[in-house]
Amino acid sequence: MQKHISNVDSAPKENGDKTLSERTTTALREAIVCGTFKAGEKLNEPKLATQFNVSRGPLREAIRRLVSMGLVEYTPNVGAKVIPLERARIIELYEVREALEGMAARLAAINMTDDEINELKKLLEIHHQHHENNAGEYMQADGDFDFHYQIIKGSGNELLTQQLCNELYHLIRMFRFQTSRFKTRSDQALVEHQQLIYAIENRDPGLAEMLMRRHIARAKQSIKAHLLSEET
Amino acid sequence: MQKHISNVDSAPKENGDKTLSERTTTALREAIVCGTFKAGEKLNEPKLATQFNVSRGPLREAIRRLVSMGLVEYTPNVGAKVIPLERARIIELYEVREALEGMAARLAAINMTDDEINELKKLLEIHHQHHENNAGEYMQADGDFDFHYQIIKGSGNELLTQQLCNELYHLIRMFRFQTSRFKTRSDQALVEHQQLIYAIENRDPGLAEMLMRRHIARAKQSIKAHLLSEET
DNA sequence: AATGTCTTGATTGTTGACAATACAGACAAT
DNA sequence: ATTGTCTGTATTGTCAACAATCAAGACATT
Repeated sequence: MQKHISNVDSAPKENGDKTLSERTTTALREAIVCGTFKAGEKLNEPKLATQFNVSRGPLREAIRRLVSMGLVEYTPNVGAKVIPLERARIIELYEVREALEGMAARLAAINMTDDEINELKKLLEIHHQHHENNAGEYMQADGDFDFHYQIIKGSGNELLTQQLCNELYHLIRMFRFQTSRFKTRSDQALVEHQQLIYAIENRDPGLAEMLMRRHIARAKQSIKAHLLSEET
Repeated sequence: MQKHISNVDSAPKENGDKTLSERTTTALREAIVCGTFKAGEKLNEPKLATQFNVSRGPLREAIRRLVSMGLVEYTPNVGAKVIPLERARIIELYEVREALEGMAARLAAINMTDDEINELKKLLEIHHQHHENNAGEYMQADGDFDFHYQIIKGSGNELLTQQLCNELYHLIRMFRFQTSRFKTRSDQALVEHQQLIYAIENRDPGLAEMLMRRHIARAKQSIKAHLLSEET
C-alpha cells in the first residue's frame, strides 16, 4: 500500500537543503516525526528509494543522519527501523533536556543582548494574546518551541545550540506528535516563561537555570503521570 | 606526501566494527583525533579512499558520521574538513560537559548499584597508587576518562550516555591530544573524584551534581587561563 | 513433535562510472 | 592595477549493477 509520499519534493523546503540527499533527509525526517512511518517500523531501502524518487545512495545517507539524530535505529546487515519511543526513553529525553536547557538559560542570562531579551518579551506577549483569545491550548506547542529556541540561541554556545536544535529537537517533536492527546499545561507554562524572562533580564544566571530546570522537570513529571495512568 | 595510514586495518579494532564503512569510520576518527590530519585540513574523498583502501561510498559514510560527531565540518559541493578547534569551541565543549555530566552524576547517585560504586572506588584506588608511584601526571588522562565513563554509565540514562560517550567524548580526546602540553592537575582531580564518590555513596544527588559541575568548571577555568597565557 | 541443516529469496554492502558543481588561473575590459 | 568573465580541471553528487550477508521456510534427522 502506497503512502502519501510520492517524492522528495513534497517535503518542506528548508533553506539549507541543496543536495538531493539533504532534501531526502528532511523528507524522511518529517515523515518519521509526523508518524507517517510508525514507531518500530522497518525502513526498506529499495522501497523507500522508489517512494522518494531517489536512488539508494542519497537515501542511505539520509538514514545515517537520522540514526545520528536518534530517530532511527540501525543494525549492520539487517537494516534500519524507526525508533520505538518507550516510556523510559522519553523520561531520559527530558532529563537531558533539563541539563542542556538549564545551561542554556544560565548562559542566556549572561550573553543575551538587550535587543534579544526584548524579542523574547514580544514573543511571550503574543503567546499571552493567543492564550486569552483562543481559550488556551491552541498553538501552545509551537509557541513553546519558539520560546525555548530563542533562549537556546541566546546562550551564544553553538555546540549547545546544535545539540539541542539539530539532534534532540526532532525527538521531542516526534514524541509530541505521538502524545498530542496530552493536554499542554499552557497557562502554567506562560507563568513559568514570564519568570524566566525576569531572571534573564536581571542577569541572574543561577536563577535562570533553576527556573528553566524546574520548568522542564515539571513537564517531565506531568508526562510521567500521564504515561503511568495509561499503563494497561 | 603519504601519511602513515596505508589502509583501514591499521585502525584499532572495535568490537562492533563489522562493515567496511564502520571500520573506515573508526580509522578516520582516530586519525583525526590523534592529529594525523591537522585541524582545518581538507578531507579529499578520492585521496582518502585510496589511502584507506576503500571506495568512496564507505568513505563518504564515515565522513558523514564524523560530521554528526562534530569532528568534521561539511559544506555541500565543497567538501569536508577537520574541525578547527578554536578557543571558543573548547570553552563551549566544557560548558556542555558541565551540564551533561552534572546530570549524569545526579542520576548516578540515584541509580548506581552498590557493586558499581565499589568498582568506582577500586578505580580511584588504582589511580591513587599510580599517582604516588609515578610521581603524578602519567596516565592521568586515561584514568580520568575511565572514572567519568563509569559515572556516566552509572546514570542509567542511555540517551545521556550516548550523547557523552559517542559524540562529545571524541571531541574531548581530540582537544586533549592537541593540548597535551598542559599539565593535568592530577592531585587536585583525585581529591575531587574522592569527594564525588562520597556523594554518590551517600545517595546525595544534589551534592553529586554540584561536585561534578565544579570539577569540570574548574578544569574549564584552568584551560581558559592556559589558552589566554598562550595568546600571541 | 522437535531440532538442526540447507536452500532460496530478499536486503544490505560495496563498487566504479557518469553528471553536476565549484575553484583557480588566464585573459579582457575598464 | 583592478575587476569581471571565461574556461579547464578537480572535486563532489548521484546512479545502477554486482557481491556479501541475512532471514525464513522446506526438508531430513533424531
